[in-house]
Amino acid sequence: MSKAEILIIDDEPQIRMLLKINLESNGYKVLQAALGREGLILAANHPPELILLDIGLPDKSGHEVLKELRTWFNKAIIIISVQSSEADIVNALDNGATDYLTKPFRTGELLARIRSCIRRNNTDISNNIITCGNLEIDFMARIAKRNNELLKLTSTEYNLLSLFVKNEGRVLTHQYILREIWGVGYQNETQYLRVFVGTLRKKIEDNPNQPKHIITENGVGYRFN
Amino acid sequence: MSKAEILIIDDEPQIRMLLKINLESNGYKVLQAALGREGLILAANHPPELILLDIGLPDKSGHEVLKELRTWFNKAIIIISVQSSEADIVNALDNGATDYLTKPFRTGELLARIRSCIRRNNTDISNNIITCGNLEIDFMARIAKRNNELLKLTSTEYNLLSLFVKNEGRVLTHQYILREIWGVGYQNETQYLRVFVGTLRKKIEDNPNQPKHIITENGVGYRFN
DNA sequence: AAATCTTTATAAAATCTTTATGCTTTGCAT
DNA sequence: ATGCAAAGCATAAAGATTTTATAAAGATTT
Repeated sequence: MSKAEILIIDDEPQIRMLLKINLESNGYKVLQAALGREGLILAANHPPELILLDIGLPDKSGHEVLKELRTWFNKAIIIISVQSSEADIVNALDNGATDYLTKPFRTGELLARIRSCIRRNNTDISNNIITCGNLEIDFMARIAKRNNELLKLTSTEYNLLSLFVKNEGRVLTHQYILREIWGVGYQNETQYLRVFVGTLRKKIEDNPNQPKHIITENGVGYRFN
Repeated sequence: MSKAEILIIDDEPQIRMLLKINLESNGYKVLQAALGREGLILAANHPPELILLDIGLPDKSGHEVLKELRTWFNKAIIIISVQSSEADIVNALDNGATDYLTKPFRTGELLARIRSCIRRNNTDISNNIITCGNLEIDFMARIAKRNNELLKLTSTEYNLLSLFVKNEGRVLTHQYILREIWGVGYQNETQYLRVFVGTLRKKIEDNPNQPKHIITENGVGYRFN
């Protein structure tokens, strides 16, 4: 099934390895970057569900990376740092960090905070299971059901459906959807979106030729009902 | 409750007196200026809630005063002009006048327009949902409803309706609308506008032959109610 | 090797633009 | 005031253009 993706941006290989092992054994998919620049590119090309960012990076200060990410990335970013000065923490949180951990940390605590952040990614929804007609989505489990049967969705399809469901009744522009799912660099790849909307419709609509859930708003985008 | 202040800029003393008496007896506080320059200074020192500006001054300075005011003053400006100067009126509206009245005018109508303008000054434009009678527009969701039913509008139709609703009660010239919706190159394509007003009326009016929402202002443009 | 993602091509649908025609309003002469 | 010509307006419909849906082939990842 599709896994939530976590991007680690940290220059210390040991830390990355430790995190990777722990996260993967807890059902996450892990992406890694040793440098800030590398991390920014990775995130832009494939936005993860959550980012773990080391603030003490050699090439760019973590604060700069954080600021740059926050110009478009609005999911959770957890800061990891050796410094525990209050000014640093306040600075990071002011710049949009979701949470802050100081090294060394216990993996149990990290995992709990990650779960909490991912839950909070879906905060605009009262609980983490949402039902739309014959569809049901469990955001924590990353599972979608149709007429109580598990849907077999690829990771991208799930992300797309999840974005639609979170914004039910609202018109989402092509650009917005592409930025959220594929990343800032893909804002003009409208054709991707058409293909995926097509496959998603085949899986969730009773009659894909006359979609009742994913409505086309010509020249603008799509709207989910 | 403090009185709303209205600034009159008109060179004819009789008109000023007539306006002053009528406005004050209706609870407004009145400021007066006989010359454009004088009016600009008064407005700058003590911005009123609304300005009544005579555009047909002998030296044509009214247009200059309007332009200058609009560089910083964004509350209502009602133009007063003699009946014969339609070009003047269109020019004024293109330059940001809120409404216009032709001399001689009925004081009842003037007072009604003033109330409407002041009400509009105070409605929060950042409000995301605007309701106009049986119509409702949700700017965040980018949807429009009529009698609580979703309207199927093309992108241009939505943009047009949206422009009308944002400027309820205000006369919009053909040129202005075309510039806002189609862009500067289309300012003279009045026929486009007629076609689209036609389709929009079919979708939002109870009786498209006797439109109650989109009113034709002959020779000038349209007004939305 | 299988699943998934990206690209390309093409037909269908929706929308926009243009043209044509008849109707309404306005200004002017009587 | 009344009627006529001219300008402005509304509407339908045809033609042009843009946008969308879908299949399917190639590329990449797992």
